[in-house]
Amino acid sequence: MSASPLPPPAPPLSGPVEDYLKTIYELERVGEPATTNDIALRLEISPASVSGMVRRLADQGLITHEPYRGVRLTSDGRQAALRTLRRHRILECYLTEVLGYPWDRVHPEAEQLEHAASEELIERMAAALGNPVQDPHGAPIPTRDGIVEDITFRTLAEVAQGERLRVRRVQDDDAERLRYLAELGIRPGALLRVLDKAPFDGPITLWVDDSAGGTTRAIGVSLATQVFVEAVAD
Amino acid sequence: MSASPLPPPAPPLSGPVEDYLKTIYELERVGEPATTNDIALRLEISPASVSGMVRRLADQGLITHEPYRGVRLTSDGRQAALRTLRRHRILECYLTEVLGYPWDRVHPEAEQLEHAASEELIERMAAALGNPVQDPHGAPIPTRDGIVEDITFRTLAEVAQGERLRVRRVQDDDAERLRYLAELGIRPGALLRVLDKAPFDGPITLWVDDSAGGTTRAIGVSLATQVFVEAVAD
DNA sequence: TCATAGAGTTAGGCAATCCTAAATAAATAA
DNA sequence: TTATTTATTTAGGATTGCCTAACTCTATGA
Repeated sequence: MSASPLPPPAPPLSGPVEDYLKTIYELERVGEPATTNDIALRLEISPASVSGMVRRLADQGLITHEPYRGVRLTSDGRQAALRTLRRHRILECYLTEVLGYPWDRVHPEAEQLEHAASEELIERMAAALGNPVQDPHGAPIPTRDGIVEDITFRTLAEVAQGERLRVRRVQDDDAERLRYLAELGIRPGALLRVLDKAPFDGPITLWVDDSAGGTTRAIGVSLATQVFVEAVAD
Repeated sequence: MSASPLPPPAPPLSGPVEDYLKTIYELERVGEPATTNDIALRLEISPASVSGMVRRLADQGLITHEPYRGVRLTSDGRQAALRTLRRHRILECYLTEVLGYPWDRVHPEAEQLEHAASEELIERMAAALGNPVQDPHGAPIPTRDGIVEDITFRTLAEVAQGERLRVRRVQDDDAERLRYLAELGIRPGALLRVLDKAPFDGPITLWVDDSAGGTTRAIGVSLATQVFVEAVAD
């Protein structure tokens, strides 16, 4: 009777650990290995605390750490990060679609619940929603097996005058910006045309399609960097 | 401009603290002040750990502690306990009624979520359910202002032969017993008649009304103590 | 090349929560 | 009443996760 060497039943990760892994995942997604300072800024904790946690995560095999260089998720770490992101995003969908949360308030609530919700709860919510593929802000929902197609879009700050665009995703972590974007009609799926782009980081003037035909709107660069778009045929 | 001395905006309590308060509330409900050992048994932690936490809870004004005597909730502590119980029980209702959880699995899930769910989430769930007044196991749900009518019923182990009874509540913390009770048709609202009660803690034979008229069932004392009933007119 | 700014790490702490072992108080039985 | 049992508390530790201050490494610009 050979005891088949099943992987030991991974102990559940703590809330803080899940938050670190999520953050590292999102930083890696954009570019280079995540640095101590980046992580500290995102999590609003001191760099020294990050150094400490980084050691523990590396000890647990969730990340690799090159001192003074940065940190990378191992495949275990990536799986854990994607499980947490799946939870988070399904929760956001559920809160929005079933419980009527406004889209600027789902993020913090999901942030808490993602660490407490069981697999069963998440899958029941997903099923109740018909297995959604993206959250209310346009972020893709990893599958249960940890598969995502996580496309990196251009931001509205990087487009050229005259372009016809579809909003694909918006940054979800600032309630006030989200409320304002909603007012402007800028949400995933919205169609835009770039009417004007003032030089020197000036305002971007947009035509935003809506049920009444459309409206002209102008937004600044700081807001524009929060909006991810892709070109659409004219 | 007199600064009105509002109570300082109570910092949120930690998960463990909420669990202690809930436990103390439930122990007090039955009888004497909760003792260290009782609390330790319920929470499955060592008595020494309870002694430590008891000091901290007393320091925070959530309980009073008479050394070697036991512990009592202050009115702050009671309010906090009732807030947690409200969360827990609304979550149980929601999981059962909206997400289709079987009644033997809602308790542990609610146990986790009660520490993470915001006031807003709980109230949205309550509203979606039409503000339920009891959970799936028959436990009353405190109002937002912390008001409950928490009646202490007799258990099925304390009834007399011939009595006609209505099940009002069942103990919610043992999944296997709950599954078995459901099989027997013993759930809040069920109508019973005590056909026989064998002496020396022997089995209790019941007639359990059901849609098909009724069935005879026999249960032992250990299970009978988990079922709370009240007499009904014949 | 070398000084230095900025990023990263180490050292030393603190609070919350748990633990075991030892000491003490209270209740019970002889 | 005293001896024993049981309950409670204290002492001393461990872990997680955060902090500040001080030190060290890396990269940059003169």
